[in-house]
Amino acid sequence: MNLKELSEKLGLSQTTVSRALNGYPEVSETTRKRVVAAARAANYSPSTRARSLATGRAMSIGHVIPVATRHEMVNPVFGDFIAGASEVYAVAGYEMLLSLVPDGEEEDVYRALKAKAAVDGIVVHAPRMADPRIALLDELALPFVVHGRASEIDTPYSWVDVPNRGVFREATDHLTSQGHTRIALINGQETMDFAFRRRLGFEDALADANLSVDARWMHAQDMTEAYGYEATCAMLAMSPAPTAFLVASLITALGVQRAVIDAGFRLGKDVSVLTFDDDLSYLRNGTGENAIFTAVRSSVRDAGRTAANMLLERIENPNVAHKTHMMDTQFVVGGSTGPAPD
Amino acid sequence: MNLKELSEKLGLSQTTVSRALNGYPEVSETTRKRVVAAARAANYSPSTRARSLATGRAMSIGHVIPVATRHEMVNPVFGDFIAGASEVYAVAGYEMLLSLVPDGEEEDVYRALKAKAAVDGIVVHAPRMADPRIALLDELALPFVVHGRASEIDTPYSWVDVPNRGVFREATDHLTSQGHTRIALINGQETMDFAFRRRLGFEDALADANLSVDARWMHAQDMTEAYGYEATCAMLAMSPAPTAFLVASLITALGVQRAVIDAGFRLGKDVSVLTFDDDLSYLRNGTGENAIFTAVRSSVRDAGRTAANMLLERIENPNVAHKTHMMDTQFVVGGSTGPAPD
DNA sequence: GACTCGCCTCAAAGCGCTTTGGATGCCTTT
DNA sequence: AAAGGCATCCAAAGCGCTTTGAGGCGAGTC
Repeated sequence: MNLKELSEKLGLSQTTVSRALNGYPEVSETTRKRVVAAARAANYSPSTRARSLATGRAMSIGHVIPVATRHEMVNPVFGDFIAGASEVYAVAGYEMLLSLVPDGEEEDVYRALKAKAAVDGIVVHAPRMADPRIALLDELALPFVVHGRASEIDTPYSWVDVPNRGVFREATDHLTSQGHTRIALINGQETMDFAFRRRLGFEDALADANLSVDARWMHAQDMTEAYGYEATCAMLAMSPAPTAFLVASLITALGVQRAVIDAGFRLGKDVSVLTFDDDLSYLRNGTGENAIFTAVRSSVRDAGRTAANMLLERIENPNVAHKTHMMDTQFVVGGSTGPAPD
Repeated sequence: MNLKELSEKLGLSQTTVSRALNGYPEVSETTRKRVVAAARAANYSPSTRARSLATGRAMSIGHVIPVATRHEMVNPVFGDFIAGASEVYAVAGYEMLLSLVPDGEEEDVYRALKAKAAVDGIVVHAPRMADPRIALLDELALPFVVHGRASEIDTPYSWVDVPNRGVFREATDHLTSQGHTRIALINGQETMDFAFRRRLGFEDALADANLSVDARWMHAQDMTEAYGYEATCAMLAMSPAPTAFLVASLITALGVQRAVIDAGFRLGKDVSVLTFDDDLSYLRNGTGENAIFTAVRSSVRDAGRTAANMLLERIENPNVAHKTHMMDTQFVVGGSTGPAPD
């Protein structure tokens, strides 16, 4: 069923039918009702391709997700982020166009999406240090919002982020205040901006507490479970070994936990673990006393919703000043931390 | 840059330029090279909207992902499945259109995608018992491939699946052969077809071993980590308690493991755990002796690739007989199982 | 030299929609 | 009674591409 057929069936012109369906005032209310009813009955809805060719708007948003080539890994946070964004798009009538590409190759996809006029805007995932994508998107005049920030970029841009540095500083403070002096950092890849900031926060806190930074106790890799396990095993075998571990993701923290237990230590007694928690739906850390880990939590699904809303707003008003949004975080004390052992 | 501008720049007609770029034989090789070079230089690529309006092909595939409303949960397997599918689409020049909808509401989205002519085909995720979506898609004449199967559906359709029943039977056999007689099943939601089949396999094996089915030891829920923990805690508190747990996903198995350890038992000695493993990139179970869990593994990313290929083939040839594909599985013996305690 | 045959190239139609710029008819107003 | 206003509706252009049906041109054939 297309517009022509529908309008013939109704004995009206295509113009009138189109106007009726799109809510223009030039159509009488009775006609509109008749048209809407007929459209529903015929299960008609306008072809997006034709419509967006005519309007010049794609009504779709591009999400280009990097796949960590080393581990062929898709960071699990993307699933929940996208779920949040998708809710917003559904309500606003937008579609989500998804591509997964080896990390570092996003730029070609952005260019292609622009050239093909396939999307009205883009969500930039996993920004890196001095990320060139921001300049590229500005040049392409493609509206975008960054999930995270990119250090060493001066031009303003819209972003949604977590206060990574402050949060990791506070988390480290929590450990030092419990008497821990040998604290390990199990970070994400530090080419990623968020991981870089987290390390700064960690180092800030160590400096405050007059503790020295030990490079052997700082790891930075893709945040798999196995990474947490292996890094922890290696560090627990040192002497002295760290008594506390600050971890970048809950999945990695599960690996840390496994290593701690394997080594015959008790979590929260012999060894403390504090982790960042993206509040993934299938992997809830729990709240209050039931929390598995002491953690700093921030819902990545909420971040997805926020970023999507910001982007749609920006598409509507491309020339307004950039907005930024810092997500809330919650500190949860669970059973995985305790005073440093003697 | 559009076709008109490009052809004017080259002093050729739009027809010739279009033909040159699309590889039609009516254009001399020298002209073609000139055109291709100019297109590249101008970063021209045809507007997908205009192109697909003209060709009638959307060059895009719809993935409609159910969100388990109860836990607002996106099953983590979707991330890896989609990563696999995306690789295939990228090579073939297709886009992926993603929607996340509350489970049970997929049908409206299918209808809308069809009416809007937004996609050429659909991947059906998470089929349920007697799933009405298959009949709907047949009626809509929208090519599709199902990831999984739907019991109680007679009409043929294309699918990619894992031999759930057989695999769970063998897994249970492995446990009984180790002397376990009190085996618990921590299954996914049994409205999901895969979970239903897994239960059948579990019961098959119990019957073979002359063991009775105890409803208190069979759980079926969304496969979160917390679910594994809670169900296991509850069952370990019974007397007698199960000595072995058969689990539907690695994430849930991590929860089971946590409960086992919390209760003061040793994994693989006092309590055995055997799990299905989708081989998620950030959560590798490991192979051989390094495997965390004894597990049946099947790569969901491979399943995504396979399903995508089947769908593209079907779009090319809609009237060919339906194909089906049963994924390989690997049985890995890890440290989480052992002989039943006395 | 006329004619056919390939090889290249083109103008124009059409994909399904939105939107511009009227046209029509009816009711008020002067 | 003529003019103006308003509420409805319409024809046609245009979005950027593919594709049909045809035309131009040089080489080969008789």
